[in-house]
Amino acid sequence: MPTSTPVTESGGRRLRADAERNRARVLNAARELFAERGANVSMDEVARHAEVGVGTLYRHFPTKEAMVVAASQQRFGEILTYYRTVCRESAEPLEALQMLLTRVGEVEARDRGFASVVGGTLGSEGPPSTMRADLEAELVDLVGKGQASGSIRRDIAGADILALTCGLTSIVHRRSGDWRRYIDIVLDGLRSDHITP
Amino acid sequence: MPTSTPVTESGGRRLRADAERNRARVLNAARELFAERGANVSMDEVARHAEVGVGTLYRHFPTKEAMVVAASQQRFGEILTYYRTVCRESAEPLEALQMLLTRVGEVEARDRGFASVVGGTLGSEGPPSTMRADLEAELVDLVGKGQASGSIRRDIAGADILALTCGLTSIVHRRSGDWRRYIDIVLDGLRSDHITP
DNA sequence: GAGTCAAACGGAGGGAGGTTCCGTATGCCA
DNA sequence: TGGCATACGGAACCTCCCTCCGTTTGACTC
Repeated sequence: MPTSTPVTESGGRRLRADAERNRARVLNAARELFAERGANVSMDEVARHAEVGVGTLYRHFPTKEAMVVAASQQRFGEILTYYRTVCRESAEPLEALQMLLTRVGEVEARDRGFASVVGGTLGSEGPPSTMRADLEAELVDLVGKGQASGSIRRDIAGADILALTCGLTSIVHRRSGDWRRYIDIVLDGLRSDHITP
Repeated sequence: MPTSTPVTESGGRRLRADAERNRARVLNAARELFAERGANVSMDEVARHAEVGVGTLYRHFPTKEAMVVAASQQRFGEILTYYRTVCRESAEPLEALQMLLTRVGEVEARDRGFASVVGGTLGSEGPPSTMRADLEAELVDLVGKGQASGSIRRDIAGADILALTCGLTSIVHRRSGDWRRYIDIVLDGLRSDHITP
């Protein structure tokens, strides 16, 4: 369900009605095509699918990369929401982490564009920065809790979980085997109960 | 040190002297440029750097991707050799694995083209197939030994190590933090001594 | 050495994809 | 309804990868 609040440009100015409509069409087309085939879809094709000219694409997004990122932002938000729910319901940090990573993998397996963005196959450096910061904050919190309760080893930081997520992403993205098992392996590696001091 | 044995085409036919010379120049240029800047170097640039026409590039390598792979094959061979030495000298499978992964990370950190190939950022599916098969065979052997001696958990196959290596690669490639620590985490996850049966 | 010919070379040009530019259309506000 | 900033479309441009073909050159024979 797309936002019904008035869409604004990054400048904060309000969009003209046709511009708002077109922006939505473009985002929908982008989400659909990128999810199915990854970033390997031409701008012409997105434009055609959205029934819009290429120029309009560039009116709304500075580059193709920005468009792919914008198209996956929704997924990112969904995952963050899910994760917060899990945290509220589950007491055990490692369990919450497992559910998060599994969800990320599932979404990535279904949405190749999202996987590209998370994995950063697209030139720059990973997930959209605000989203990344939000998730990292949550993870810092979680890791802290796990360390306090003694379940997570001490030499880990919240940011490490993000890096490990990127690693998982590349495995999911390349469809090598059953990625769920790798989550278990990494989680076992994060436990503190088998470290010899 | 380049091979001094007569270079032959994949067909097995012997190359003409100028062709052999040019092939070496191209490979050297490719190795240098790709190591430094990843696969993000144009064929024109490689040709200019090798003082050769673009056509010559395509006489020796069918596609750019094939060239990047060929340029990183040497590195792959070095790593395999190193790994075999380690295996001969070290009795402990997990230790050998740690040394292998560390070496892979070090080479990737220094050679972005190699990292692209291992990570498979390049379209198709990972390391050159013969090299991949050789390494996988070694890993199957190693994992078997570790499982027999009880140090490695039972639900792991040799191929899993390759997948995990791809994950590590994407972390190294993106320069996120200190990748060496992630090796320790994964290796701890591979141990059998903390699994509750 | 000179002749012959397959092998190899160079680089212009085809084609695809991302991005820009600008003349035209259109929503918005007075 | 008129004026104008905003937005649109798509041709054109640039950069890449790759192909094609006329020219050059090494290798082998006589």
